[in-house]
Order: sequence, then structure tokens, then C-alpha cells
Amino acid sequence: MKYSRQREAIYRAVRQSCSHPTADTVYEQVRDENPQISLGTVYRNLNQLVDGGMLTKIAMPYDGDRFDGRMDEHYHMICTGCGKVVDVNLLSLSQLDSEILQKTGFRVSAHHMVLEGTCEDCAARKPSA
Amino acid sequence: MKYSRQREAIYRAVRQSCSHPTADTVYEQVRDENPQISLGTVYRNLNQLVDGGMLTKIAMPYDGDRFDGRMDEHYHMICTGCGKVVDVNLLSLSQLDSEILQKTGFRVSAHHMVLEGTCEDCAARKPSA
DNA sequence: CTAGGTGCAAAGCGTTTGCTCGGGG
DNA sequence: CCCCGAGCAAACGCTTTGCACCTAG
Repeated sequence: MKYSRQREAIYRAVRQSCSHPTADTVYEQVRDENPQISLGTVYRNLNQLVDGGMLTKIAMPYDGDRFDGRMDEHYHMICTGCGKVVDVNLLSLSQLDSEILQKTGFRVSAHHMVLEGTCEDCAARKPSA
Repeated sequence: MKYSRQREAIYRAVRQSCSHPTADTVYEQVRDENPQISLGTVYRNLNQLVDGGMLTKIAMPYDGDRFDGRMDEHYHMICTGCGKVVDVNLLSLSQLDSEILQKTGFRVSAHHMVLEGTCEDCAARKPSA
């Protein structure tokens, strides 16, 4: 892959962020140091970086995709209060695939999981929710 | 909710199907007995039925939403070979929420999970995949 | 009679793509 | 020098919405 200043900036923006940004958020941020960049370029590069195994795309239910610089297998939770997206480390899901294979013959190759709920901050802010 | 012939037909179409149809597939099917129906009406009614707790919407990663007449909690797997979407009954996921609450303080209220892989039929058809 | 539903078409939104120009190697 | 990438704008696919007419209750 040929180097470009824009891709470099996009890659850095996602890696440095811990908010699992959307393409649009990356665009906003990258424009600071690169005012001429276009949204199309951001999408193109995000997809290239995903294809190249440098980033992960998170398909959010009912919302635009988000991007993640963490490449180890994990899942995500979205807070219905503030919209924050946080990581879930792999817990008891490891045996799931073999359990499914045994029971259904379906050989799982990827998980797309997003949990929805209320984060600690929002629970503290509004205990009734 | 006021009765309408169209909503009736849409509801029946989703309940009778075991293929987790998209809005468009429902549209195609309902047009047989209701040629004047519009796609907008199909979307409107599907959403009303989901809001009313009569159907579930399945957010497919990287693809249009699908609808499901099964209302008990379960997940879905999509075959990367043939695109078939099948049900996964709840397995060892039940303790996941409390595990997450303990470790992160995030109170889970909903799961959005789609597993990707190869179904038994496709595995038989093309053993190398 | 009237609130809510339909059909139609246009708009919305996130994302992709065709084209021409520019810059990396 | 050549080709991939950038910038721009138009197109795209799925979904929603505004509007005028219709229909269940």
C-alpha cells in the first residue's frame, strides 16, 4: 500500500481514539490538520485499513459503522443513555462456537455482537433508569 | 392499533416465513394478494409491529434489517455461503449480563448478536470452504 | 364524522463510485 | 514517468416522511 499523508492521519486518529469513532467523527478530527480532505477519502482509507487488517469495522445496530484500532477479538456495548461505546473483553463466549457446531452443524467464523444497556456513569447520574 | 388489511397481510407474511425476511422480501410476497401496496406501507407497518411487540427487527451487520416473528430471546447466524439466516437458541449466554455487570458496571438490557459462518448444507456442498 | 392508514414520490442518511488531477516511488 | 491516491460530486441502497386521499370504528 502506497503511503499517503491522509491515510496516516486517519489511521492515527482511530488508533488514538478510545471512542470507536464513526467515519464522520474521523473526518471531523482529521480535518484539523488536513483541511482539504474529503469524506470520500476517509471512507476509502478506513475500508482499506480494515481490509489490510489494521483496523476493525464495528457494525452498529441501527446506526452507522464505527471503527476500532484494537485488533484482538472483543465485543462492544453501547450505552442507551449517553451513546458511549465501550469494549467487552471476551468472557464465556469461547465455547459458544463449538457448542453451536455440535448442535446445529453451523461452523462459526465471526461474531457480530453489540450489547445495549446503561453504563456506570449514566446509572449514577440517573439511578432510576 | 386500527385494523388494516395491509398490516394483517404483512404480519402473516413474517410469521409464516422462516427465512427472516427483509422489508423488500415481505413487500414482494404481500404484493401477490395486494398488488397496490407500497414499500413505504410495508416499512411503516413492520416498524409499528415491532414497536407493538409483535415482531422483532434483526439488525444485520453490513446489510438491511430483517424481521422475525419469533418473540422469545434468541440470536441469529448468517451463512456466508448461501446467505441463509437461521436461529440460534440461547446457549451459555445467560450469565453474560451479570458477569459484565460485575466486571464493568454496565447494565445490559439487550443483545444484538449475529454469528457468521458456514451452514451444514454449504459445508456438505463444498467441503473445502 | 374523524383519527389513523394508504399510496406515491421525494427526501434523508450513510456509504460508494466515476472522473480528473496530484504526488509517491 | 507511471500508477495509486486525493478531492469533488453524483449516485446508490435502504429507510423514512410529507401530502392528499381513503377507510375502519
